[in-house]
Amino acid sequence: MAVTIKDVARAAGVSPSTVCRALSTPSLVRDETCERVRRSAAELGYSPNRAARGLITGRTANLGLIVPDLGNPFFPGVVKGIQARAREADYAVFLADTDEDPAAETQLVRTLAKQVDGLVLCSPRMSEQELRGFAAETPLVMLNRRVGRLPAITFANVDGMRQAVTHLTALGHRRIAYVAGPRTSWSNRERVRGLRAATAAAGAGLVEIGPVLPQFDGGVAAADPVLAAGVTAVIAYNDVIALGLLSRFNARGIAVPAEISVIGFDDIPMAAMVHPSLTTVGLPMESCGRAGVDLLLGLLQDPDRFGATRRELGTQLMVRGSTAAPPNA
Amino acid sequence: MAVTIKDVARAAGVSPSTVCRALSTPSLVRDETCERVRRSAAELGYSPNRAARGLITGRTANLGLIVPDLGNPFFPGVVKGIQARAREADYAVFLADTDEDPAAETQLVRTLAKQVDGLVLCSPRMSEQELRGFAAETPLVMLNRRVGRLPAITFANVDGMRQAVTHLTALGHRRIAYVAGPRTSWSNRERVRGLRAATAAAGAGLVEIGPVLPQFDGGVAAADPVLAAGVTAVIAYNDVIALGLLSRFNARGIAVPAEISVIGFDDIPMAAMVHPSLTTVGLPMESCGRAGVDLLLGLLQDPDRFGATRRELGTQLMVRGSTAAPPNA
DNA sequence: TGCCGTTCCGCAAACGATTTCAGGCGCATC
DNA sequence: GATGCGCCTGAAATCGTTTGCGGAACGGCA
Repeated sequence: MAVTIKDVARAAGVSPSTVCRALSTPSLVRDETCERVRRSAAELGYSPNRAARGLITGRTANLGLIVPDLGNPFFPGVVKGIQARAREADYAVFLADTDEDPAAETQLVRTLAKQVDGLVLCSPRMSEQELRGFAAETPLVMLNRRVGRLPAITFANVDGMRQAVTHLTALGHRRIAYVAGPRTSWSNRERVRGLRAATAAAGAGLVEIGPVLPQFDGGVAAADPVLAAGVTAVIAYNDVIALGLLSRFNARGIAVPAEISVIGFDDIPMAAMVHPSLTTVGLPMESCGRAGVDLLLGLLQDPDRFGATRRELGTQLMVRGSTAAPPNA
Repeated sequence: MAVTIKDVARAAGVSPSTVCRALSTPSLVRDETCERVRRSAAELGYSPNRAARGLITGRTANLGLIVPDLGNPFFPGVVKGIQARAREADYAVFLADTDEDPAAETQLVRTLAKQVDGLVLCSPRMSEQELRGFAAETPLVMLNRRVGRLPAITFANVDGMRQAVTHLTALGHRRIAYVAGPRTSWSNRERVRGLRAATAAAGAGLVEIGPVLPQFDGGVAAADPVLAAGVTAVIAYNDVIALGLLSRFNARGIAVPAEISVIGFDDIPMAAMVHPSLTTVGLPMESCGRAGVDLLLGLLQDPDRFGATRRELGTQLMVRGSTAAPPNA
């Protein structure tokens, strides 16, 4: 069916070994022969069988990518970054979506691990213990979560919160609500930490609401408690929750930002498209994906590398239409 | 490193051939032996090397999935459906994002084709000719596009438009605008076709605007021409454009649906979250993905199958807050 | 006892590449 | 003219499976 190395060898009048060398280690073969082989290969449209190669070299040139939920607008950006960088490095990418199920996640890691050279785990939901176990037997990098010294790319959540709080206090806000994401979420814990530090430093009051599901409905549900808390501004765990807040405020006739300011986190595409547009802490999602692949590729080259195996990516506050000075200022 | 079939064979005191048979064709081996092999395999944590198996069987148990842009909210749903169905059938999925570039698309098809048993092409952007060429040498199904008799899953675009127009005319609208997507898009052509038929049948006027890019900004740009056209309702090529329309209408102080009704297409998650919520023609995106994999798997079983190789999935009008009777009705 | 048919299992040859090893050849050196 | 060395090439082993073929054991039947 497909054209093999033997076909090329026959066409070029050399042995399969020579074809292999001409194509992968040209320095080992006479220029003239090399040229002849290349031409035959091109004519026949030969390309090596990756499975066969992988069998002997032990490298598959495949990466595995596991995400909790592609429907969450945070992930497509990350996935695109991973895709792009992997393709540049001639790696193909297996994708698996766990539907937010930690059990499915461990299952998928197990099955994927055997078909790839390394894994990228986006915001893994499984336990630290499991994560450490897998990391011990497979090259792996985490995105958006940090566990001990395991390789990971994260965002500067703490500084992001500092930026958000600084923006609000500069506008004159003194009392801020936070709509929390899942307690089990690493990034939620980090954001809470940053938020507490920043509000304390600024001498501003903080009311924590939730946790709620990190979805639109979670924001809708949190809106009334936020209003009842008597704050002039609210920061949401992520943009999707913030959109839910905006929607409910709108439905109740509460003007944003005139009566209350709203800040999200992530900067998903929709954040700029709603009205009022959403002020939010922007995360470089595509860079995160690329950085993750870079790190993984480095790890594959020398598994016990001395270089950095963790990186924190900076955040940037996107000031838009949902924040303003508090009403009685 | 990893445990191979030989290790299991040694542990169970049989030959590798017997191990293989015990695990894949138990009927060929004595029950007692079979049991012993299974136990050894389980103890050692053996799982067959897929690359080695693929080498000899010719099956990789991998599928390739190519999408134009994961950032487009239409695709994640489809991808999730594909994922889920593929996993059920024990197939792993390679994902590639072409960034809307037809050249990248053909390139990716070429490279992926050799590592998979079959390909799923989401809304392929390449030419019919190329598509036919690839289909001739690789099992492949298209999603959201139809080319001749090639295997494809599509949506009932024409009927979807009929539903939308019926809804509007029933409300009393007599003059409708359509904001067109890319002229090269198969689904845009289908939707236009359905729209013309439906408006003609209902005796309603139709104003075609665009084409615009199928993005938020495209909708923003189309909003003013729509208003200038003197219509009481507008149907957009897709939801993202419709959201752009809503945004611009809002900015210009045009009330929706009081002054103008808006209908989208796709029913992306955001459609239900904006205010007013968007009336739209809903497409079963996840089913589409699943149906695509089902079709592909069938094709792999018997390549010259007599059964249907094309399916059209029904659409459903989601009536929400962006449509109402025209102002002077 | 001899023959045949089952049933079960091992040997060995694939699959398509990579890589080690060894050999042929030409050339310079002593 | 023998020796040694480089350069280039081919033969063969290897990776981990699957599978066709044949042999051994065993029971049934004449």
